Amino acid sequence: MTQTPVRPIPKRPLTLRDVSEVSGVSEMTVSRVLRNRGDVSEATREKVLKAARDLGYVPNKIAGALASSRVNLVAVIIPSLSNMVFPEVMTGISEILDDTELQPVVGVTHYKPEREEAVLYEMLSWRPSGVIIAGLEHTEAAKAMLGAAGIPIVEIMDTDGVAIDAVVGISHRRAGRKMAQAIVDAGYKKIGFLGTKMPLDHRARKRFEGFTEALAKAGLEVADQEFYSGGSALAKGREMTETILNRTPDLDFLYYSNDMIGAGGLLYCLDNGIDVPGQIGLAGFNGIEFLDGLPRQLATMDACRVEIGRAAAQIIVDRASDPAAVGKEVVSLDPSLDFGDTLKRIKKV
Amino acid sequence: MTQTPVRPIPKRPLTLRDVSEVSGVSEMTVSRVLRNRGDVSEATREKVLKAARDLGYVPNKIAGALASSRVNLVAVIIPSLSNMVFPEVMTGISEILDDTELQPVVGVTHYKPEREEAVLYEMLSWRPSGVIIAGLEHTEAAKAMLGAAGIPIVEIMDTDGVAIDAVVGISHRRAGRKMAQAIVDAGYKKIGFLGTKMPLDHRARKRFEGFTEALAKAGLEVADQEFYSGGSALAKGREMTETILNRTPDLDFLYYSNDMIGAGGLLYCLDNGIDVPGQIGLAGFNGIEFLDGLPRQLATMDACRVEIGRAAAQIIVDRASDPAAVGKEVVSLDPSLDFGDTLKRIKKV
DNA sequence: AACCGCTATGTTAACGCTAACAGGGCGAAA
DNA sequence: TTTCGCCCTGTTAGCGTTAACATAGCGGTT
Repeated sequence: MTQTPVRPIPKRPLTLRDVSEVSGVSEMTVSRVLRNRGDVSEATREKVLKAARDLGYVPNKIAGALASSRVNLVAVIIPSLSNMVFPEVMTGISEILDDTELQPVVGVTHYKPEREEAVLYEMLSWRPSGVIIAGLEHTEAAKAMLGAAGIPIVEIMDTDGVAIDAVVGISHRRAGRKMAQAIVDAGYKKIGFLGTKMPLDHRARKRFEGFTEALAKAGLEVADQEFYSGGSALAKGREMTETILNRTPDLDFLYYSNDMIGAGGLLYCLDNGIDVPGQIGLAGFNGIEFLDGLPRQLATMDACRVEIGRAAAQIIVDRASDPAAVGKEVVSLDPSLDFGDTLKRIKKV
Repeated sequence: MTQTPVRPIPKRPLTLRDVSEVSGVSEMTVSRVLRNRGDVSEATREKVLKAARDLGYVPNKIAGALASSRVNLVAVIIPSLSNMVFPEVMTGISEILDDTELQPVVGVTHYKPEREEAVLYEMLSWRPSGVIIAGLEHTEAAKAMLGAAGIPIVEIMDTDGVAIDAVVGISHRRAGRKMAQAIVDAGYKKIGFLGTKMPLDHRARKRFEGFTEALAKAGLEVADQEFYSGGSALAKGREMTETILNRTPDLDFLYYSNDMIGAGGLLYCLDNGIDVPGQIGLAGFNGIEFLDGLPRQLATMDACRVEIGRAAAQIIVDRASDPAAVGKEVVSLDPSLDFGDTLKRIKKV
């Protein structure tokens, strides 16, 4: 008994026409069935669906998008996927978009402005329904493209600056100030800063600026600092902590620009019998989930990542469904400080 | 002094026609310039480029793709972005694709077969140049779609099973066996297993199968096991380790299905003064970078993630440039065992 | 001067689908 | 029975770009 193959070699890719021929109705009707649009009798609907299924037909969105000038894609442009922060933002975005027709498409810039510009150009050439892009700093050309795209643009993560359209994020300057304030209130005096070398991580820079500003207001300044780039952040955190403590042994607080290096520092201190937070206090930034498993809870500040993703996606969804929506929304979330076990909780006098 | 806006409100989106009118040549010539295809005089080229730049024109790939029936997208379908493993695979893919016209588009399935099917359908409807998809297990419908798509398909991560087209990965069964062998050789006898509850993580399952198989060959079996789902993997690793050791205190080895929970277990043991690897040996799986920063190096097995991404992307690239290429490539990488500090290195007798 | 072979540009017809409108058929109201 | 209106289905005309072919011009040959 020979088994007749259902599809005798798919030479030419399938089109609506193939389905229409098999099911004996017009292409238009097939299109209507496949999109659940317009009235189609139950009998026809089933006939068409069966034909489509039997053939293994997959609609061609390229053609569909061109004809309807509707593209259900949302461009999401972020600096990196290995930072954990961004996958979490993606989670928030997906949560919202999963309930809609819209679909996220991710582009990664590696923190390079020229890559951002290229990725953006590439994305816009697919005519997406909206753009979610990290940060407020872009090349002139990128800003021009975003401004002229005629679609909703949401800049995320950061609210310290001028937005093109909508913004969702936190004030990193304020986050830096808040942390500095807590450190000062707890009575620490000799503070070290450890961060990334990247001059293009504007948000880390802004946190640092807010931090030093608030310290200055309390008559303090950063006593020593140490920067890194590349490599395993956890291991780097260890090394940097060792380095800075050897150089300036009387530091009584270390502020890390992210939780990963902060965690490395914490492990270093514990390994070396340093009393935390008595002898030295520690704090990071981000509130990443994995801190929960450490021997001691690192003080940190939650950057509301999932929430940012959700809010940004919601703006795109709202505007996509109602083109009359005005725009220029500003959602400024408030990062909460978590003292953990590494920052003394002392009431301000 | 009023500043004249360059673009007086971009009502109707720009098309080739707009550029052609401004630059005074035909649409075809503009198209040629913008794609660097065919001979165009230097004078015309510059005129066109200037017009395009001034207008802020961004080509419409939807139309371009339809006309040329060429889409420079590669669909990448993976279970998750929060697993670290997958961002690393993405890194490998990007490394290769960045040198080409091709661009990755990511779809996430959350380990759910029906999501995978839906994501795949969605992706295929954009008629990509190739598909890179994690795993060998798919729904029947998904397999049918992949088989009929008529484009290169590379299934990645796993080589234990039947592939549709090309495969790049490691044998997880073999990886499990190899680890079991090392554990047996080191003289451990009472072995516990800790892993995810997910019945759909086929690769973890295959590792476990290989593991028990090799133990059996040595006359041993898994003495106790513990499973988890959700939550911070590091914290879960701690909890599970505590649970299993309370239940079965005389275990002398713990094999974790991934490094994150393994790291949690390691931290637990260190916190509780358990002698590692003397009293208890530990091992994980994946070789994730962040292990470098831990107080002690967890034994693990490198899953060659970046390498897998590179090889998979290379296959797509090769086939895209040479449609005559036959296909059905099988690239089976060999995971290397890293003893770290938590698995005794004892020569087999 | 007629002709060749270029190079640089233009013209035409898809690509596969959907918006918008145009009927055909049929039951209900008059 | 006629007429209106409602379902359901079909027809036509693009969407913005590119492949393929057509052609204008121009210097160099013979």
